[in-house]
Amino acid sequence: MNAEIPTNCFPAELVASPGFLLGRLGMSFKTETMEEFEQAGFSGYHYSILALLDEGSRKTQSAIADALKYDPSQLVALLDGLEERGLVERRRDPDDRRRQMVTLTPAGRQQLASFRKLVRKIEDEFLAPLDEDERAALHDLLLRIAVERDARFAIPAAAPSAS
Amino acid sequence: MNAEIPTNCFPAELVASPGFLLGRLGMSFKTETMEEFEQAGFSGYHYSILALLDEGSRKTQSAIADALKYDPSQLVALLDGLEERGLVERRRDPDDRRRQMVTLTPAGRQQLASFRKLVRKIEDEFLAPLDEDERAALHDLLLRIAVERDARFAIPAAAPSAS
DNA sequence: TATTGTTATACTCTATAACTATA
DNA sequence: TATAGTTATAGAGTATAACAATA
Repeated sequence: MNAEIPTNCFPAELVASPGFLLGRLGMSFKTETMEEFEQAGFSGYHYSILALLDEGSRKTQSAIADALKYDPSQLVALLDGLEERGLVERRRDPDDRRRQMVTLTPAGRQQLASFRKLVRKIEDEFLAPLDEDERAALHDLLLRIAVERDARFAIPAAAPSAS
Repeated sequence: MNAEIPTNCFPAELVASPGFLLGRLGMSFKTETMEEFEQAGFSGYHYSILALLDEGSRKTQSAIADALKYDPSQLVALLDGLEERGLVERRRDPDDRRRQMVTLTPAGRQQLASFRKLVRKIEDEFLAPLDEDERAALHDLLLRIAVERDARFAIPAAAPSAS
């Protein structure tokens, strides 16, 4: 029996490069996630926004754009979509009427829970070849690279209790 | 002294997800690589093509497109760029005059060497926080995921000597 | 009629710039 | 004058479809 050696495979020197694998896998993970969210009528950006709002309560749009590195004009459309479905609310800040304060509604919190389930499913399929320990190891390695490159990846070590 | 806890960090649940990190890091690695190649007047696609040609000699355009999963029409422009600079040659296959046989020129081989140096530099900076063992571990984990998803990632285990 | 390479077209995504209302 | 949010526009990148030559 002839072992299945696909004649069309990537150049060995590319496959040998962690960066190449990182780029390709990162791209396909993103693509697949996007597709799943689209089937649900949303985008992965919507999930990120809800997750952010769930952690630090009241946020202005510029704070959201800043934290997620979204373009402010892109964010407008995303929030429009969420607001139309009653998942977030926008209210003007009385102290500075230029600012919109964005908050999660109960329906938004519920949607977030369903997003979490979806993401867990996608990730679980993607990481199927790895066991628990290996997934943790992968996460650790990636996180160290990420933190080095962008401080926003730092886990906000248990916020110091306010005054 | 106040520890630098950036007020604008990603939601913890995202940072805790290997998939999220994979997506973000993969994206930024790709972006940075593209930028470096552009500064050199090329694109990362050019590198992949040269690397592929260097391994298996004669290839038709459709074989290249197939192996690298590039769109055939996209490949035309890429090869035009390489041919103009004398890095590859296109010759019609006498046996089937629809086919273009693409081969690497000596200049192309030289350019490939310089690409390799560039890629090594980029990757080295990107993986700076990890030591040799850790980089190998990362590569191993990523490769296992990649192979599971796409057979083209399989390392073409030392080709069985022809008949 | 199917396939290889090529060219032309359309579409999506993103990035930029201009506009408003507040400050 | 500067900033928050919004809207409109333009550009890059990608995917699709039509096309000519050969089989």
